[in-house]
Amino acid sequence: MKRITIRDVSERAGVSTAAVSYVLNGREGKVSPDTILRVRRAAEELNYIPDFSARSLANNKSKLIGVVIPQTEEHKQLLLQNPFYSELICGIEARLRQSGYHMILSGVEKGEGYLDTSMQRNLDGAIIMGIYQESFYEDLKKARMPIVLIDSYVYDSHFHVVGIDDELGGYLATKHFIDNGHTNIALVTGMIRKDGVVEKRFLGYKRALKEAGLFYHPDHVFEHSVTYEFGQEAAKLIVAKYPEITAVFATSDLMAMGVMQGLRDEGKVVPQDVSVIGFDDITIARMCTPPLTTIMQDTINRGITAADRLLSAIHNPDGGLPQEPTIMPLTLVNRDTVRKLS
Amino acid sequence: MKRITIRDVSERAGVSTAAVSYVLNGREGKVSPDTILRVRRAAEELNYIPDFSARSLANNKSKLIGVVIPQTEEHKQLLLQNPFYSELICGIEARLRQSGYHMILSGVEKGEGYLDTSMQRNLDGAIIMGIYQESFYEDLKKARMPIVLIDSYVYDSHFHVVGIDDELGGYLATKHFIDNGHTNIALVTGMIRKDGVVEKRFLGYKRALKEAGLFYHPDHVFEHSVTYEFGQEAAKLIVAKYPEITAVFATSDLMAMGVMQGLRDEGKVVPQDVSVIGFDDITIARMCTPPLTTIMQDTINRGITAADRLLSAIHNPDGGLPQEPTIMPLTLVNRDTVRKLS
DNA sequence: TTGTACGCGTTATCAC
DNA sequence: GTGATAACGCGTACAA
Repeated sequence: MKRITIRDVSERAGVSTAAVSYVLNGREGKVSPDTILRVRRAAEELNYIPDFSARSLANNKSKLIGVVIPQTEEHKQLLLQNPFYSELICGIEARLRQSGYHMILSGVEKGEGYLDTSMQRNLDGAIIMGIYQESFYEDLKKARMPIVLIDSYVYDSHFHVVGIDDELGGYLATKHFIDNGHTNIALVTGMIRKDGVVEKRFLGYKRALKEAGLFYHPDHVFEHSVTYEFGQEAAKLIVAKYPEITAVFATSDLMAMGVMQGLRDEGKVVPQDVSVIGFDDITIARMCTPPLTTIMQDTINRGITAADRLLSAIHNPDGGLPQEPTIMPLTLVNRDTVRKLS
Repeated sequence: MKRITIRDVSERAGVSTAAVSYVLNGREGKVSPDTILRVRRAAEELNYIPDFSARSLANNKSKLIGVVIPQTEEHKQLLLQNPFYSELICGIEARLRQSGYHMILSGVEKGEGYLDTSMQRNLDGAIIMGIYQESFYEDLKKARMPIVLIDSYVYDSHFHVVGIDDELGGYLATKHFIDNGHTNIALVTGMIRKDGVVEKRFLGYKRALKEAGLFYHPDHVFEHSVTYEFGQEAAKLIVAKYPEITAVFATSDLMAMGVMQGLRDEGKVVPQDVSVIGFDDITIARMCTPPLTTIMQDTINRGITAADRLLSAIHNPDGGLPQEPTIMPLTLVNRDTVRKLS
């Protein structure tokens, strides 16, 4: 059983392949109603399924979107372990599929670029999460397709950005501690890299401190990797060496959960002994014990928004360069991990 | 700046396109060493990137693998929220990319098939997770590509299967409770569907009961959806109506965590009041409080194995029909959620 | 080693 | 206004 081609359909309908192509692509202005009907029927009867490779070859449209997420350095596996990325993917995939697109999900090897993939596959667009080195973005600019950046402050006119106000998030969390009487507030965070989201959250943290007339204490910043394990370690360090700390702001929920576990391991009770605030509001944040106070961003919705913005850029190629970034809202969700100091 | 084609390379190298194709595809037996060198240089200098669409058109190989995971019914979003699927994806993606393949990740609309996608995209193979209705698999068989099923007992000679011994898993969990003196053991589970993994776990549960001379009590089976929320509900129901129950076997960690939360909501302490065992050993199982006793499967590795099996089927098209299923190992990880009744 | 037909759908051009 | 013909996109592989 060989493939049904457009030629088979045209023969069965007794018309040209051009007519078939027109009908099936909705350019019906150029075709008589009678022809339309016959083509439709023939395609139906033969169960015709077009070959996207051929289509892509003919008009450089693949209906394929590249989605890139960060990966672990050691195992080169996607950072999908962090529910934050899973949720973004959920939103993105749903919207793309709904619009007739498919998603190629992958990581990118350190030092490698994404231009090759984009050209090989004739990608119609891409959504890039995380932060990479300068050269990666330079490379990307050469790709002639719209690109949406998530979690990046590379405000280059070539890229669309769907972000949040990370600085505000950092500020809100810290402020909340301060409003509850805390003055020794630790920051547990992944690497603070230039133009990264974490840097902004860090700046918000410092702004809140300053505003309250509190000292910024570099020793109270614990900076390493965005993992549960590091959160745990940091907590142990805090208990052992910095007993003055009564509150911990973790720049991701994953780390916050590690912090809580680490505190527990050391016999501390949250929030009686130490208060904790996270960032992201991943699904399990409300599931853990006690439920985590955190900075909520509607992650799935952010994925949908990113996909929407990409799709509209694809459909309006003359829309010019990307306008200003889309900034998604942010709020503090007050659950049970912050204690009011009296 | 237009695309560099194989013709550009052939001109620069002063050879035919055929020669270029041969060299770049490693069929070097047919080409002189001198030509090889010149082609290599020309390709390098022009920074030639082949078009996979053209390649796919010419030889029906796309280097594209379809990966399907279940989705929520309401929002049609991927079930990636369940870390179990995230971990599988991590393993699959890593191995595929490493072998020069890309992954199209998607869900499938209820009632829709996957044959269309597979033909449109000229997929080289597919990995299907979850369980679907009969017609879905019938449809899939028409796709002339190797297919690996994960989490399915559709033992059809058309499909490769990478599974675990779910019945044993159910048995081990239940047996562990019994060995610790429990006799009223609830089962909290997703829908028990024919040929689904859950059915097997259910059978293992019953076998352990029977072996111990305990009654199987249909009222102690709580069957609904594989969600945290349902676990929570089930726990509340148990506390309210079935005080005799001292142990809960949840057929996924996600539900087990819901159960623990539900118990806590009702003022019960795990494991002092009620013991809990989960299934999967997702990453957060060891992170929660108390750390969850569960049936461990090495999920990432299972993803890698599935990808491996698919790739080798693709590379050995004459390997005949799939042999017997690959069964991955399984063990009970004893953490802190089971109490020994005296 | 090379020339070239082929895979399949699109679209510009031309004919009625 | 309708519809058909054919060139094109790019890489592959067979015949010569």
